[in-house]
Amino acid sequence: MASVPSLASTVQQRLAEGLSAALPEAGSADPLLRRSDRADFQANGILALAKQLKGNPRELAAKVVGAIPANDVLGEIEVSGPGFLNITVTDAAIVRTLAARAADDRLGVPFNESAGTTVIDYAQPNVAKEMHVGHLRSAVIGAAMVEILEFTGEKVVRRHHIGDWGTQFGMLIQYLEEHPHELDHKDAEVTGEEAMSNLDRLYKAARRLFDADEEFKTRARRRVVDLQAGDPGTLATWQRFVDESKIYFFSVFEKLDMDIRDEDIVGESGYNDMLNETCRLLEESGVAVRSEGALCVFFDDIKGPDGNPTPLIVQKSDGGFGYAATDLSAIRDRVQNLKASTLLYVVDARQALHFRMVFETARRAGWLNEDVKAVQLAFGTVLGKDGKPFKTREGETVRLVDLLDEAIDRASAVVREKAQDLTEDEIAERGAQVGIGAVKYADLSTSAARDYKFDLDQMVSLNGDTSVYLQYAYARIQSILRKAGDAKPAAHPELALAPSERALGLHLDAFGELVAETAAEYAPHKLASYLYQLASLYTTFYSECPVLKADTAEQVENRLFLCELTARTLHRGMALLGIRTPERL
RNA sequence: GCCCCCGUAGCUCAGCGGAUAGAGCAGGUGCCUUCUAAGCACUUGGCCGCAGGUUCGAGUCCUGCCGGGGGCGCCA
Repeated sequence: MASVPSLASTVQQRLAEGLSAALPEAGSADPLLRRSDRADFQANGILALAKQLKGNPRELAAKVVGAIPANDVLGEIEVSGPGFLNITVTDAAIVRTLAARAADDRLGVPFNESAGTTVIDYAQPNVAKEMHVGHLRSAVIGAAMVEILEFTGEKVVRRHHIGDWGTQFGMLIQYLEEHPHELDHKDAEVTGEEAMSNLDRLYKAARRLFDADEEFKTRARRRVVDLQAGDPGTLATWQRFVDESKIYFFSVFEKLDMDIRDEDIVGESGYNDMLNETCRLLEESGVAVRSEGALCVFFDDIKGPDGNPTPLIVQKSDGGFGYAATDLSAIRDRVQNLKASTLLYVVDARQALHFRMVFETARRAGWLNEDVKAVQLAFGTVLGKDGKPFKTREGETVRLVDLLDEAIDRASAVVREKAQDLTEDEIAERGAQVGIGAVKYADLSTSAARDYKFDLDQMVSLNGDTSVYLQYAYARIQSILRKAGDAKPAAHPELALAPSERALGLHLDAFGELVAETAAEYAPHKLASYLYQLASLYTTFYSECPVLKADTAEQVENRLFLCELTARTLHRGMALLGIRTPERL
């Protein structure tokens, strides 16, 4: 249960010591250690230092090298180019460090010492509405961030801010009141598919009536008032919509292999009781002012096309509350009741301006400060292969379930084709794991901010940089481990390593730092990229270094050890991304 | 008009101020009597949108321009 310092951090430490010994006037300068293709690591810091101290970089570099005492980690250090240090670590140091990782359940990855509480807002479907691709990104990226942050020791509170409030419910509720059996179920068991089709049918019927019948429209509008006033009967009917929708949500999230808990679903309605007070606090403190009848917050640098300032509207001129009031109330709840130190919003980039205004308002009101930060993990729009917004040929939004089913079907077909000794049940299970994994990986392997081209053909081609490459590497390792017989994985630091073994080992050692970076930057694609590289280094090792047929028993054990640690790292990393690692493929 | 994101190989994308800019796909050439070929090795392909600037050093930082996308009072 001990965290293991990486070789990079050990080398960094040695260099820093050498640096301050050789050049006390430099103080605690950073050696700027990086991975290198010319050696294991390179240090770039001396060049900048030479400029600062007006010295010759190569001479200074040599002086630093001379000041580093002999130790068993550093192999060679040579001065190169204009004043870089090229550093090679010993094979023994690599294997010893990895052995220490293997001994730890967490692979030696330390907890973040400044961990706090993050409230993460992600996976926000709307009640009584079909989920589409747009909901996919928030869910997939958010779920990955939950796992990644928790792994670093952060306390994470999940919030699914579902769209369960608003004027559209007046129409739905009124219709259901007038047709009370529209949501009745034939059986006790209701599938998500049924629930959604019930809701969809009801929504369309209500919409039709609303558009055609003026009297219904009036009754529907009155329902909105009743709802907001908390009329018990109206609330009970509203609750039926929420419950029916949850049946659907849970079925979709289950298909996504995603663990969504009921207690984490706190929709817009959950902040209803706070709205008046939020507005009162803002108005009394002068953060918000009345303008054209609405309660507004203004910003110097935010203007509309006409040059006039664009406000954040907290309360509409008719007295109703906009979503800004809900978002601000949610901030108060998350900071004051949930004791958040970070608020993370996994939300579409098109809402960036809204959240900028909301965050700034919360700062002015004192709800956010140096100790509590708010961050939008903004993601780009989902586009089709043609670069246009993702739609069916008929121009309709694509249902998320259809997309997922398609991915699972195609993956299952490939699994079946390649299956060696899999049963039908196993094929179905692997098909889902591969198909859903492919969809998630495609989303997680590019940086979130940019628009994202959704190309099912590419992700389910199952070639190259797709999730199955990682899953396949994992399955191949498991196959070796199964066939190992009496040979057990064991580290042998006394053995010399082949180049592909060193490369694999050094990469394995960097896992913790990579996770920390991923967490700090809210950039899951960095983890995806690390894992792809890990799998790639492994397959190179796999083809160059026979494991079970290695020359000596010690080498067999040492290579089994590398295999096992790679498998554990892959498994851990993929789990952080929400992707399964089947034992066989 | 202002603000945000993006511009890197034919396509989809990585790239922390460091040396010769990397993957995958697509194209070409090899490799399954050897632990899973969903793989491996080699290979073709780049004025990193343009122009200035900062720096010992710029795809990376700053400024301006060009091109694409998005946003900008009572929808979320």
